[in-house]
Amino acid sequence: MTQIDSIDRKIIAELQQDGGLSSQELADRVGSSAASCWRRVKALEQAGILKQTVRLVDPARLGRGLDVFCQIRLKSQSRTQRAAFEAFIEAQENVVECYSISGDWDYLLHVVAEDVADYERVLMHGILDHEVIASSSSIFVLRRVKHQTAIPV
Amino acid sequence: MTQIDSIDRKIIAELQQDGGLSSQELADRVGSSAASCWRRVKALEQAGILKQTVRLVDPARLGRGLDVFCQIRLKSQSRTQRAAFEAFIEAQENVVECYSISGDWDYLLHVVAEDVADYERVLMHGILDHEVIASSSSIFVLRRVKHQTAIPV
DNA sequence: TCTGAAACCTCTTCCAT
DNA sequence: ATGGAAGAGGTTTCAGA
Repeated sequence: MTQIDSIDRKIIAELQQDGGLSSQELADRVGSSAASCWRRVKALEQAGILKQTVRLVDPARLGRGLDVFCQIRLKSQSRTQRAAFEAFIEAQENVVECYSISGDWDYLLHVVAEDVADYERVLMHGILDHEVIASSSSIFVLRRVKHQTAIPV
Repeated sequence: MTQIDSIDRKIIAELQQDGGLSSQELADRVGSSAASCWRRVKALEQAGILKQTVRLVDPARLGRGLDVFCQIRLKSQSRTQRAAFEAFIEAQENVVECYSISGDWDYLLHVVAEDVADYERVLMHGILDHEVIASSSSIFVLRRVKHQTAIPV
């Protein structure tokens, strides 16, 4: 990939809002041709800039109305303990995001649960059962004020 | 919408992983026909369960390699101050997520920035300039361990 | 609810610019 | 690198069973 120009940026912005756009629709919006847009999208995929196309859902309608952010401290930050913890988290389907963070805690998890009772189950009998965890602190989400996947271009 | 059955669940699961699947591909994966899948998808959209299709991007490749979670406390939690803050956040393109939370802080923001210097600008000369904010605390992301948009069905 | 077929749109390549 | 044209292939939509 040579360079991202202003048309590429427009394409990325459009596709971040609506991943279902056809090359022709894209062309109309960014002021180019369908063939050109198609080539640009392929190049952006090739370059690893555009990744998957996903469908977003309403968690509440699927019985996952509760979001919780959970900070975790490990007993030891050794490479093996970290690797063990990360592999474990990867397999937990209730944990949708996991970040290694700076500060007082080692990890920040974003957990989706049905309700508080379900979260208690997921945390106490799922996550905290893991050997390497020293302690945790939960931040309960009262309301999603803003929730977008698009990043500025 | 009457009820979500097991085929609907499979459709939702597939579409959360790959929003670009055609009705035929969906049909093959969930064991149904293209026409049936097409009708089910329309019904799930109508019911507000399936929402937008979006394209995911690599933030680092677009010069937004730094994620920061920022906790905010307002001077007052009055309705007008909260509304003012939320409208302000809505307009901040660097803030991709904002949650109203329980505990010591009022809000949790997910901010994307170019680097630490850029974050300092965004925070000090963007977000914290706002009148209603009393204090903040930033959690820097060292690495994205897991980052998925799909929630379990 | 499914099958089949028609109409339509999209992807993909090629070529002249 | 771009835009137009065009064939192949896939998708939507609507009969009829």
